[in-house]
Amino acid sequence: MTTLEYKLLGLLARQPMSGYDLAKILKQPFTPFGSISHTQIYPALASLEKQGVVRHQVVEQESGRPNKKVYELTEEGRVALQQWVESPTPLVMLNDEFFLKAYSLWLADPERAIEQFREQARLHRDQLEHYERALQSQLVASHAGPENADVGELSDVLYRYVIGYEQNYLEWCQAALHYLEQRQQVKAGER
Amino acid sequence: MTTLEYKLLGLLARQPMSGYDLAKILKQPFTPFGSISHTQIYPALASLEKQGVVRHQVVEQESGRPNKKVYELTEEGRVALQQWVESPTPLVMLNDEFFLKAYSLWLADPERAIEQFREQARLHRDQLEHYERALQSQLVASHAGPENADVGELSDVLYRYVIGYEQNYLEWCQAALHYLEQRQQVKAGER
DNA sequence: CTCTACATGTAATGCGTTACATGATTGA
DNA sequence: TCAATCATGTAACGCATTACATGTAGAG
Repeated sequence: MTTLEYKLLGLLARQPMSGYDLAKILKQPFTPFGSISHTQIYPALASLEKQGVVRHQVVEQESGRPNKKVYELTEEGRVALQQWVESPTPLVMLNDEFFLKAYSLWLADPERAIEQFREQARLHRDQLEHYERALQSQLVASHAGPENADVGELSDVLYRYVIGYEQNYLEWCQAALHYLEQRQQVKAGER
Repeated sequence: MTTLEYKLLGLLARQPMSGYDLAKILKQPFTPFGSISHTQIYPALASLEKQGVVRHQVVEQESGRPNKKVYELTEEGRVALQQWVESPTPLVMLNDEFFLKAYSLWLADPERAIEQFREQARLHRDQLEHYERALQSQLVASHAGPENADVGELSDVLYRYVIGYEQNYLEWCQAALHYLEQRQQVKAGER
């Protein structure tokens, strides 16, 4: 089984749903799962069913709406997912395009370099705010009553990580900007 | 041009070298470039040459050692790389397998969950120490004299990011462990 | 009347990994 | 003699993205 398939199992383990529902969750830009398109999801679901880890029921809908196939985990699926979660995980290397660009930043025009860091800081600030708001609304929801946590929502422990990640990214951008802007001022002074 | 090709350009921009040298840098586990194997590098270099952004010279070697093709950037290559660095970069989503597992961790046996977090913490602690040592030795080297920074080495600004990244990861693992271990003790007390 | 949401798929292309292939030298 | 280092490549396979394909209903 591939990582993609385990991703789907992880979502289906929390709540049965259709390929379309999975796609809705997995294609939105702010989820920390990496976006997956429906063109991968449908074949993957078929393959998972062949492997016997999920089963589906066709649910008929009101007028016009096409029928949906609602998938759920089988017992084998739950076991497979659990074994995967409990298995050792190798260290993953970061693969961040902007970081890669930063490696060759000495080639760039300093003004442009500053612009790029400002833009990147903006993107990560938005992402951070999104996570912080999502965490807040979830805390509120869990006070209102248990067991209404939505699928695709993360637990507090997971939010801790993504928020820290974005904070570090943002602080890095700001430190880099501070450095670059100071260098620019020194050069301007020399003229 | 693909990201992979820009990665190669970024390295060649600092110093001309052979495919083998590039592979040596890009396959080691601790570089923050994501590992790339030689099977991708050789075709990519050929393609870069066809595009006119790199050129190579065959360098003959002493007895036995096979000849090497040493690649360097052309002027067009330098321009292409610079334009890429100065171009806007979309936000990348994190795609971390262990984080993904953590999403389904409620399924796991608590003891096993603790083991996995301990192991992950160990891996990231090693990685963090590696970066800290590398930064130290580079600071020493830059005091000894400028312009002897090795290829594949990162500047201080880049170290700031990777060190922060690993620190956050480690702190997250420790916070999760704290939470999980406390829950275990509560359960043990109930028995 | 066009766009979006609902719902499910296939096909083509590109990127990445693993395995295969060769061949000399040096150290354990 | 077995493995590792140097040095360059091809082939097969799998994973991912983009584009193509179909059809209804409601909102603007």
